[in-house]
Amino acid sequence: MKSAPLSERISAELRDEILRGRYRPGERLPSERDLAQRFEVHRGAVREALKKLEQLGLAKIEAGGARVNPLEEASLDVVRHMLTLSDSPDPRVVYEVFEATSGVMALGVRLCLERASAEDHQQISNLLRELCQTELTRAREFELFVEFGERVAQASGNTVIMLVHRGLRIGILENIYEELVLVDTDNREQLERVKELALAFEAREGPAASEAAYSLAVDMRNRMTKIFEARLASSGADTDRRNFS
Amino acid sequence: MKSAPLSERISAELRDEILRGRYRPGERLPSERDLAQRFEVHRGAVREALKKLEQLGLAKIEAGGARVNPLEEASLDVVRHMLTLSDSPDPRVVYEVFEATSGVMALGVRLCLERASAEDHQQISNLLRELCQTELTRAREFELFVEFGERVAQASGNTVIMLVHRGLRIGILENIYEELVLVDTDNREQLERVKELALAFEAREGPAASEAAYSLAVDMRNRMTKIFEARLASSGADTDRRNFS
DNA sequence: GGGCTAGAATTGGTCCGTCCAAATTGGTAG
DNA sequence: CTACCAATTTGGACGGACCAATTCTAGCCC
Repeated sequence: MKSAPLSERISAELRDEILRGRYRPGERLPSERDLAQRFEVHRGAVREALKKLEQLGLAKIEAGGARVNPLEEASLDVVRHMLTLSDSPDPRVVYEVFEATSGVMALGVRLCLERASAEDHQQISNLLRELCQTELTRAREFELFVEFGERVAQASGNTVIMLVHRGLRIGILENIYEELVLVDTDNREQLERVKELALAFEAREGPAASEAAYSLAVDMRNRMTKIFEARLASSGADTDRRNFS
Repeated sequence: MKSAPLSERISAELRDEILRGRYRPGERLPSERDLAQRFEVHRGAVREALKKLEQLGLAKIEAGGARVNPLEEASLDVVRHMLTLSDSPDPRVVYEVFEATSGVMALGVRLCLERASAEDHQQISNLLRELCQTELTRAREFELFVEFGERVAQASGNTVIMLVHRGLRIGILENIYEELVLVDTDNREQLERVKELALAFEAREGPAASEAAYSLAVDMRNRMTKIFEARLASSGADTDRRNFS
């Protein structure tokens, strides 16, 4: 596999340093010439890397020196990178991503019921019906949830909602999805919520379906976060033991 | 005022061309050398511009030629630029931005009531109380709405929601805010919704407040969109008349 | 006529060195 | 202590060169 361009690699490293708090908001980044020396590359590659950071909203590049922006001024796209700052995703970030997704799903379901074609409505109902089964593998279950989210966002007929949803799920899909499908959690509450959602969706009851989608997503938030809290706790112990070696 | 760097200007022009549909998804962009010639700049400035487009998710840069991405794969940040593609914002985009915001506000209000400190709760209640008044200037009214949105997103205690909210409102604030405050619309329904929200918020009734925030935001969506639909209709007539000159 | 292959052409990636305008820094004088 | 100025450092931009990867085209074969 071909390696990423220098600008991408440098940009990623600086981005992660910023997200880890290596620089405080307002603080100047190292100069282009210093960075070119540190990474042993031409200044042009550094400039391209900094333009990417600027576009991510993480830095402001101007004569006199580039400065770090406050995180609140960054693009939503930084979230996906916040999930990969350590060996295991930060449970707090997982929590917040799934929580934000709950709002998108609640709205999406409501709009979907107002706008979806009969065919779309049927397909989403079928997804929910399959999710009501109790013998699904964990991988299949997640597959269905991902597809459900995508179809709902799509059927909302709102490009902005689709972009928000994409910004939220891309970090989950490309960074932690594979771990999520490996871990069993108690999904009895989820099953109840899915059933409520399926019924309300079938009956085209917008507010009820929206509320059920929200509750389902909240349950998902809680359970997905617990996975990484447990991971953190166990890796903390490992790390402590290693430090004493 | 100092002008923006070349890479910013070139990036903006190419971005707008892409958003206007000048290139279809998958289609190759002009080569770096061609663009350098077209803009009469050094190839390096073009490369920096393209890196920004790549970071916006609008293009994929690789050997063999840069290609345009489908809009669905873009960053939420492109929305703000979609608002400035013509003299007057596309009412469809305005509609979708306010609609997406309705979901964020509904969720934000709910979380806010779960998490806000007594002080934050008090301040937001005060904002709502002021919004209940009938003698507000339009400018003051919008100021209060903007502040309300920011405080709710802040008090949700969720960084990801804050970033989503920021991604949605920045296009409104920097592109059409000044026009919005100039136009009177019938805000009697809004006043009713604000009162409902204020009561539910004061009483810390999460679901009721969430639903009221949603309804308020839906009303806002409808009214803000009408402003630009009217603008489009009137400018269409003007444009037609000019074409006949 | 279509498919395949090889070579040419074009593409992006990277580098070197240079110069200029804008901002910062440090020293000095009042 | 403050203001000013010169020196230094910063980002912005340029011309040109070279290389690896991809695309395109022409020729050949079935």
